[in-house]
Amino acid sequence: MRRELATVSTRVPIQQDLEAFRRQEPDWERLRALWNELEFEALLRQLPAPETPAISAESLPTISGAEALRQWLSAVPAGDPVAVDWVGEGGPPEPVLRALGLYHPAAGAAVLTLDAGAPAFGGRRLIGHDIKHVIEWWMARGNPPAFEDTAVGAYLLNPARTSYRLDEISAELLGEGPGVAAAGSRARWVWQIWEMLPRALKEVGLHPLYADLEQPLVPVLAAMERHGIRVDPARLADFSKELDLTLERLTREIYERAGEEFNIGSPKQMARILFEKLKLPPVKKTKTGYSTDADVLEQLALGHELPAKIIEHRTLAKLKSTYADALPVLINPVTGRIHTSFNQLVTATGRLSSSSPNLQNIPIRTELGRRIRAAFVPEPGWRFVAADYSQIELRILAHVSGEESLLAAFRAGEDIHRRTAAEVFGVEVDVVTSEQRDVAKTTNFSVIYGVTAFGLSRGLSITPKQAQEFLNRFFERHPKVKAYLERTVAEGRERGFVQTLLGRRRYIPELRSGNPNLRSFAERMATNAPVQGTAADLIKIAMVRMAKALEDSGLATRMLLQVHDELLFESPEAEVPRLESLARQVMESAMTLDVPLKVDIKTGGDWAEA
DNA sequence: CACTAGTGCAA
DNA sequence: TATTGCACTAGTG
Repeated sequence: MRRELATVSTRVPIQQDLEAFRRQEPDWERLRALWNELEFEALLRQLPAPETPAISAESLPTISGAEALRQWLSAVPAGDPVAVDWVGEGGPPEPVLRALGLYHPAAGAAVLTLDAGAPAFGGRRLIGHDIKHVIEWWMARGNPPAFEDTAVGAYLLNPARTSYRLDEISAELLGEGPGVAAAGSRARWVWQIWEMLPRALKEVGLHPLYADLEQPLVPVLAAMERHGIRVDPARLADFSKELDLTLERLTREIYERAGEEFNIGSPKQMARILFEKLKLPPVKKTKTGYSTDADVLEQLALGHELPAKIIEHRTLAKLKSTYADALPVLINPVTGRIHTSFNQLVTATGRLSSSSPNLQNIPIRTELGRRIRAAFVPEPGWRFVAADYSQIELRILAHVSGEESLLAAFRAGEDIHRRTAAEVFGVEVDVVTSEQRDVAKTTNFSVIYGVTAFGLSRGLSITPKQAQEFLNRFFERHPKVKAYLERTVAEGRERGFVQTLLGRRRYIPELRSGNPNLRSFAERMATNAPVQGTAADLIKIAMVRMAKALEDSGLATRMLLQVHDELLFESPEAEVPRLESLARQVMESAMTLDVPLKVDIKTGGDWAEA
């Protein structure tokens, strides 16, 4: 029976005046400041434009042609830099630049229109915010001028931001903006950021990292992006067709065993088939339902034919859609090559990232995956040369922790995982089994990632209890590693940040969180960031020095890619021996640690061979 | 079109 | 319930 509304008491005391609930106009400035601080990018875009930009586009003088530029520059004292802000679009190898906003306090703001040629700034330095695009545009027209990059500086001050847009950085460092502003006003922000940036960097000891490493890296990355890498579209097309044939067969076999057709690419539909229709045992859950990831499917495959087919389908579909079909589309019609973007402002640890396409995650581990890698080829008559740092993160861990057993192993040129296995299992090095070595290898990596017994148990397919016992033995045999990890977390908690060998910072305020989950996550970040970040420092030094060495040597060899611990070069056949010795010399001496650095070099007629 | 979730590739 | 990324497809609104 329905209960009458009147029988329910509605007598709730209300303190506020009804007037207090009336909708009021938001305080737009405070809202913008808050959302900016919280990095609510999507919400910020929906905000109405602020009142009036400091300088409106209409009021800015327009500079067209060399003579007008010379005149504007005549007000700028000799030797002074000029702040610029670019208007354009597109990416490597040659972005389109439509105009440059200019600013100097003595000359004011102006907009420089751009035609075919590069403008002449009379030897003055340019200051830009995320200026790599401008450098690339310039490289297509001759030698770019000297420059500074305020975005790179802002990244060093806090690498954890999700965005380094000029208006947001201005708001944070200058307390001005964000909002819509003409290029001239934006160039003024660039000038103002540059005015305070050296002091801000020096205050936290980051100025050398800017001046000696990140700033010099910008044109190196620009050149790599412009070189691009050659891909053989025929190899990818052939592979794509082969994948298609197998996928068709697998699709039929999957529908047959499922008893119906469904979208194999939909985890939701797949979960319905596996766990509702076929009543297979659910292994783990996601936020929204049952998981169907590879781990789960592998377990299910022990008891049913379908999951194995699905794994194979997933693998092939991934290779086809992400690589075989996607890469040919990205071949630049003018250069015939693929030009990735190397992002210098993305990672919280100092690593580079790569996008459009991501060339840092090209498959290598399986034979099928290597087919993709084999489609990357050098020019006829040239060779690929791949130089990678051997065990770089473990060597860095050995150095920063001072752990004797690791130091000794690396100094003696031993197999580090075999040595760890011998110590932890309490046997002689020469009787370590391959299984013991695999266990030690996984343990070594887990330590670098910020170990938990649970995580290691998953990696080794053992119980968390066994994993914990294993870790206990590891830390017994590596007491200085244990001390280093504990010291790093403790320092991070006290200071609010952790550091690499070169002083690169990562702020981790969550180290002080009362939430145990959040704090544990923060502690893993804190132990990993100095190691991963020092490796990033190291290879960046190597890149800057390699670029210089290649230029000085007069070699035609080009540096094409960086994949975290590896550099890929494209080299005329005749230059390969010289390049090998140069790369080894430069890379192994990029830092002096308490252990030797070791670089392995391979050459090949495609990237899989190299 | 913007966004999230799930998934999987690399070091 | 291991670190750092990017990108795919499906699905929602």
